[in-house]
Order: sequence, then C-alpha cells, then structure tokens
Amino acid sequence: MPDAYYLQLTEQLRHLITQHAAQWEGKLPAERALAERFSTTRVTLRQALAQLEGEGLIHRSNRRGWFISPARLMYDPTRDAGFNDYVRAQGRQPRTAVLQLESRAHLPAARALNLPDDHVFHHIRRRRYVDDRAVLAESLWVVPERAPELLSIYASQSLWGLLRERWGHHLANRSISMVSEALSPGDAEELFVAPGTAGLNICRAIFDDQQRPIEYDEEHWLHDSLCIRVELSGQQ
Amino acid sequence: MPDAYYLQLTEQLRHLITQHAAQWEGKLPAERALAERFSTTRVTLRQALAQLEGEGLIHRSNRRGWFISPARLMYDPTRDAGFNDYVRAQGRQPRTAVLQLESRAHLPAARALNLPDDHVFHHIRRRRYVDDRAVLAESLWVVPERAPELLSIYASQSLWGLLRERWGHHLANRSISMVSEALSPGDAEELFVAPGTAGLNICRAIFDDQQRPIEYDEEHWLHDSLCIRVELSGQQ
DNA sequence: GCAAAATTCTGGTCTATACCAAACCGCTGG
DNA sequence: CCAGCGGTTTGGTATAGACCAGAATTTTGC
Repeated sequence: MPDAYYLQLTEQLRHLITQHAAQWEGKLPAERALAERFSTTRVTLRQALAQLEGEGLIHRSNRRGWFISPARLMYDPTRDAGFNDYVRAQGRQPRTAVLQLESRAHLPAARALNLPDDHVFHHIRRRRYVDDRAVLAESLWVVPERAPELLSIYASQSLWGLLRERWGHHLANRSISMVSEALSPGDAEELFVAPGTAGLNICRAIFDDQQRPIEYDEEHWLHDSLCIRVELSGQQ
Repeated sequence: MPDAYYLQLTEQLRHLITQHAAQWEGKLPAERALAERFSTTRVTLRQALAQLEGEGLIHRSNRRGWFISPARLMYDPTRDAGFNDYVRAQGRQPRTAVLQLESRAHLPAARALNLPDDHVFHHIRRRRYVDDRAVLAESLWVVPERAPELLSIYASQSLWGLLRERWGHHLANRSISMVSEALSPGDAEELFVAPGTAGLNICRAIFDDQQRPIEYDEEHWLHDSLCIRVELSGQQ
C-alpha cells in the first residue's frame, strides 16, 4: 500500500524522530543532511516532512528549521477558565504579548453580537505562547458600554476575570464556531510561521444572562497545538 | 509582502475560480493547462493550488482533478440530530454507505467508556456523503448490552433514533474531542482522496442519564467540508 | 448496440539543480 | 566582554523534465 517513496520516508522519519528526540533537543537536522542520509532530494524529503507536519508530529518556525511538536494543549472553548489557568493546569508555561489596544468598528463582531454595523468596540489584539512557542493570535472585540475604561486599565490579565470582578458580568450564552483554515500572511507572520500554515479559527460571541452582548472573540490557533475537548451533561 | 510568485498565483487563481466557477461546472482545468496559462511549472502551480486547498476553496478527488468546494456543512457535535436531518435542513443531499458490520473489541472505545480493555462492541463502519461528495468516514462502537440485536436490524437509518425509539435510551452525557489530523492511508482511500489529506477527527463518548456507557464514535471528516457550530446557554 | 480493449489524459511522484534572503555563527575590534 | 560585521548555513522558492498508474475517453470487435 505505501508504495510511494515519500510515504516510506515518512515512516522512517517518524521512527528516527521518536528515537532521537532527546539527543536532538527538539530540533531536526537540516533538510540537506536528512535528504543525503536517505539518498533523496530535498523536494521529496520535504513532502515527507509535510506529511508529519499535517499529523502534528513536527512543525517549523519560519526559516529556522523543523522542530518536534510538544503534546497538544487541551482546550475547552465552552468554559471561561483563563488561558493562563488552564495552560498552567497542564504543566505548561503560558505567556501573552499584547500587540494592539484601540477603539474601532468591526463588521463580523457587530453582526455576531446583533449590533449596528458601525458600532465601535474596544479592540485588544494579542499573541499567546505555550512554553515559548507562539500558538495563538487573537482579537477581542468588547462592547464598550459593558467595560468603559477597559483600554486604560488592561495589561495582560484575564479578560473574563476582569469582566466578572470589575463589572460584575456573568457570561451566560455563547455561540461558538470552529473552522479549519490556512493562516493569512498577517496571522502567519504574527505566529512566526510560513504563510498558509494550517490553522484553526475559533470565533465566539458572548452574551450575559440577560442576553446583552458582551464580547466577540476571534482566535487563530496553529492547527497542531491544540485538542478541543468538550464535556456536556444533560439532554440536548 | 506577497512577493513569492506562488502567492500571487494563488490570488490570480482565486479570482479566476470565482469568475469561472459556473462555466467550469465545479471542475478546474488540468494542471498542465493552468501551468501553461500562467507560464510556470506544475510544481509551482501545485503549490498555489495547495494554498487554496488549505483554505477550503478547492479540493481534489484522487487522480481525477481539482474541484471547487461547496459551502461548508454546519455541524453541532453536541446535538443528536441525525446526519440525514441536518444535512437536509441545510438544503443538501445526504447519503450513507455501510462498509462494515461486526462484533469486535476496540481499545479506544473501551477506555473512553470506562469498560474493560477486551470488551466486545457492535461495530458499524460507514461512509457519509453530502451532495455525492464523500466527506466523512466513521466508526460506531455500541455497547451490545444496550442494543443486543443491533447488527441484525441495522440498515442505514439514524442510530440515535434507533437507540431512542427501540431501546428507550436517553443520551445525556457526552465527552467530545476534536483534533486536526492528516487522514490515514485507509481513511483517505475510503474518502477517495490522496493520502495525508487534511482532516478533522472527532471522537465522542456517550452515556445515558444514569451514567451508563452507550456508544463511542470516531469520525474522520475532510477538513474543508464542515464548520463546527455550538450554541450554549447557562453559565459554565 | 453494447461490452471489451486500446489509447489518451491527468494527477501523483521523483530527480537534479539553482538562487535568494533570512537566520545563524564566528570573527574582529573596540 | 560585547557590539558590530561578514561569511556560512539553511529553509523557501522556482525551473525543467520524466515516468507511472489510475481515470476518462475513444476505438474496436462481436
């Protein structure tokens, strides 16, 4: 069945990687070295590497090389535990970089929250890391009426914690959508990966217990960095 | 920014596709023809096509060519509406092919349902179509104690409908996981796509209202064929 | 007329090579 | 000891051509 040479190569690389993971310290040898070791060309080798990338076993940092991917982060988009909390709960190191703070209209947010198209939001753009790997670029669009001074007090703490503690909002209803995507050149650059890298786009519209719109959330994850996990009880 | 030629090509193809979608009847011209039209090689052209494939704009049927992808199917894995129902509700045509019916042990199912490793399940393997495109290969592992004669009466109706109507089971608790994947050679063949095609793997463990295990479900979707959508109310 | 066989088309795979720019590394000089 | 510079390595991109096997189409033969 796996007659194609690049598929055999994929298997050989898979074994090689699991065996030498420790001694290579997470980084694979250069493509030219691997191609020579297997007596093939870089083109074919890269086809095999792309397979393993699709499986999530390895990934690349733009122009820096191929790296062995760590275990996926478990993520439940229906809960509002903060990023820092659930990353730490899994024994990993979270980090956040705030890229932008501004007030601006945003059509998708307005549509999702049933507000006028030109409604102005507080916009927070940030990049999130797990163990020093940038895995998530996200934009938050907060309804200003619900959190007036947000932009002046926000640093990089938990947004949902702030909403709850400072403004007493109870996040109750949410609609979530998830689609696979190819990262846009912009998102790819923010995550230090090649343009078109596979990603997962998650969007959430959040309302409070009185059905008032609170916030809209656009997340762009590296496809291999997470495992969505949802636990539900009660009949649907 | 989009200095690379294949990225320019991607944009040109995108326009070409949206303009000529109708006259091409969903199928793109041959790779050699497109490469010549843009004065480049098949290798570079395929790089651009792969970009659009990653975005979900086009897809390929193994060795038959490139096709324009239809709109994604909306899918809520937390509901138990049958496949046929929600596909039709979106104005699409569902179809199911049953590939296998057997009794067998399955470790992942046993683990997910908290049963002994060697527990034997009713196993149903099927392929599902939307508008004559095979988009889903799935395996169902039903606990035989909950549905004894399942294998002899099952044709291709709704499994959850059967469980409810014939055996009076109320599906109540479920744990769901979703990860991006590269389709295994086996799954790829069943869906008539090239090995390693990007997919989405969804697994569900279902229990009834008394926390008894009912069924375990392994789904392999083509990544571009669906949009996950979840609506939740009540605080989490 | 229709089924079977031959041919053509087409995507899938592979080789060999080349150039560029970013990343990396080591040298050098302050 | 470190900052700056310059060469080297490496991944990203691209060309040109080739062969194979499965799919599609046409021709053939009954």
